[in-house]
Amino acid sequence: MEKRDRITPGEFAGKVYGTVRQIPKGRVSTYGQIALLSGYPRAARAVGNALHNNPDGDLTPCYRVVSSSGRLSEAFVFGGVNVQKDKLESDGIPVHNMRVDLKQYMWQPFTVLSKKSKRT
DNA sequence: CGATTGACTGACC
DNA sequence: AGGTCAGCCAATC
Repeated sequence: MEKRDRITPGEFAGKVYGTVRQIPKGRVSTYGQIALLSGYPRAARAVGNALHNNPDGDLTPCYRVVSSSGRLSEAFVFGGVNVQKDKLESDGIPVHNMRVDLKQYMWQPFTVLSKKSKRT
């Protein structure tokens, strides 16, 4: 672990990067989810800002991070949305019209599976 | 140190 | 279903 004692991009940002790196392949996450897992349930914006800070890039799969609607970012810095889309598809995540199926691909660290009895 | 912004989100119309 | 308003948080100017 490198000790970036002199440069601290913000403890928050560091956690964000770590969380983003924890996103398994073939899965995506939202800024809000990242913020929540990082310990900041309301810092979705700050997350976006942190990622826009252009992190380690290859080290931080920010392309797996999408908006709450599963939409890709338009202002993607490292190439453009098309690149992000290509990366997502490379992970096995089909992208349709700049969007992904969060219902299927949103990263869920907790086994959700709230099976409800079908009724009416 | 104060004000503004920004890759966001949820609510309201 | 899509567009607008307001709220939240950290980083930057």
